[in-house]
Amino acid sequence: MTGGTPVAGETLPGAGGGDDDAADRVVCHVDMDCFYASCERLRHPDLAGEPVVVGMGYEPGESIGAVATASYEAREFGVESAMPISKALELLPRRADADPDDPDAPDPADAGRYVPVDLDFYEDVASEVKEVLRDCADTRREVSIDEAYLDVTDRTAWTVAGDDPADPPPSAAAGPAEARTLAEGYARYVKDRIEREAGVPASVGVAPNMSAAKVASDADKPDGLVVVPPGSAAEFLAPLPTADVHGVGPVTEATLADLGIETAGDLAAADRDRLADALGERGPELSRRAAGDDDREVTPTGLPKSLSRESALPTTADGATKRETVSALAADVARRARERGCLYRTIGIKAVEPPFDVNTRARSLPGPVDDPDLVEEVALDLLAEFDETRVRKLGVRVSNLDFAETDQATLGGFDADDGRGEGDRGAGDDARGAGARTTATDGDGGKLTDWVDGKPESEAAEGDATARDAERRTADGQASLGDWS
DNA sequence: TCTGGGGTCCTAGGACCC
DNA sequence: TCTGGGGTCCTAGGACCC
Repeated sequence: MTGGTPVAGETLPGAGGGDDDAADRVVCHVDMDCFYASCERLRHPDLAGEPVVVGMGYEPGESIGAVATASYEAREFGVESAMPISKALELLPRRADADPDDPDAPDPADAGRYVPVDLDFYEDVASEVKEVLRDCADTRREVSIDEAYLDVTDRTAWTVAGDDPADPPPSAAAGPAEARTLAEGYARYVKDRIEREAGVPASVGVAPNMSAAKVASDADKPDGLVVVPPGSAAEFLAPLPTADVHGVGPVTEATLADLGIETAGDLAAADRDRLADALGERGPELSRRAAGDDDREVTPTGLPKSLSRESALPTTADGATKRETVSALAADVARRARERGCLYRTIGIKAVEPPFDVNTRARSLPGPVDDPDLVEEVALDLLAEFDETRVRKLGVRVSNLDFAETDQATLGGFDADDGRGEGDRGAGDDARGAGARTTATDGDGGKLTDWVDGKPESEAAEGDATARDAERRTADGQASLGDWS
């Protein structure tokens, strides 16, 4: 390397973002505006323009539960997501309480409409949104019920509308640029179609990568459309507070503030070794994101990694109450796993002590199972450690999920009725009732042996070893359990 | 403002194996 | 032998997201 041009590797670090070498992908982030509240307005048009609060665990007339979604009108009153309903009611009285004859009652004009969550309905609306997205992009990542990334590189381009395609777009500023790109037009098309066909509003961010698109969709909510052309991501992000960077929560924000890092620009410019010291591997990654540098591909959402149910309860140390709760949660998790046709190999519980100390315990089995009785049995066994503990919340979780096993059961010549195909059984399950369920479970109980014996001989020995391992672990666990109590 | 429910990913330590 | 080092699995906890 004598003379001549500098090697790329020598000039790139710190030379300003990598979003300009990513072959100019076009990524849209679609983020529905206060989705649950919008869904409620869809079926109750009289809620339009009103402060709407959708509460989970909320029942009409009560003040229990938490805010799942607040409409923008309700947010004006300070109502926020995750806020206890009781607190929300202080900030924004319920419309029903606004009695015009009561001189102390709130002004109806300053009162809100409170409705309980109806997830089934929201999922119906979401599937209509998804239909539009499917039509608009081949590569999609659906992140949650109300949010998705689209890679639309093959549907549009960063070229300026009506201009010479060879001409690069302006990299001036975010927001509707003066010279509009084809990408902006396409994003507008997606946004309009969602509103027209699903009936609910969305905000859309368009950028050359996922993290910039994510921030862009958030930048002008509600009903926003923000475009961040290639090369302008760093400039767009720089003035924003670090908390606006995806992945920076309250803890990281405080850690960064201690380092004198307040904005995305600071974060982008910060020494990455120093960030790694303070935050681990996440630090440098967040810095790259803040610099507009993110080369992750938009990949479809995969199968779930775990399934869980949890529920809050009035703080109690009562053993029977705790066991009943855990049994019910276990049954629910097991049912959902079966519905989805997945086996699980790890069963765990969560016990939250006041004020908010989270304890988790888990135990792995030798092989994947679909066995509701076993979920309950293991969950209760794990709960025994917390016999004396006051808890405010309990949860049950299955993980180490295995979706492939269902097919293998059929392919591998297991008994047709060995219970593995339950996910496909559908509604018949309920109709068969508890007796049938128990029978199926007994079948499952024997499956573990089938699982080991059913392996090809070369793997059977390995399976045995695994089973022994698990037995030993179980024994250990029980020994410790004795120590604790 | 004492905090609902369903997830994901990461880290760290211990056990165990080679 | 004690002296590793590497790899994997498991558990527990933490931070974050919607």
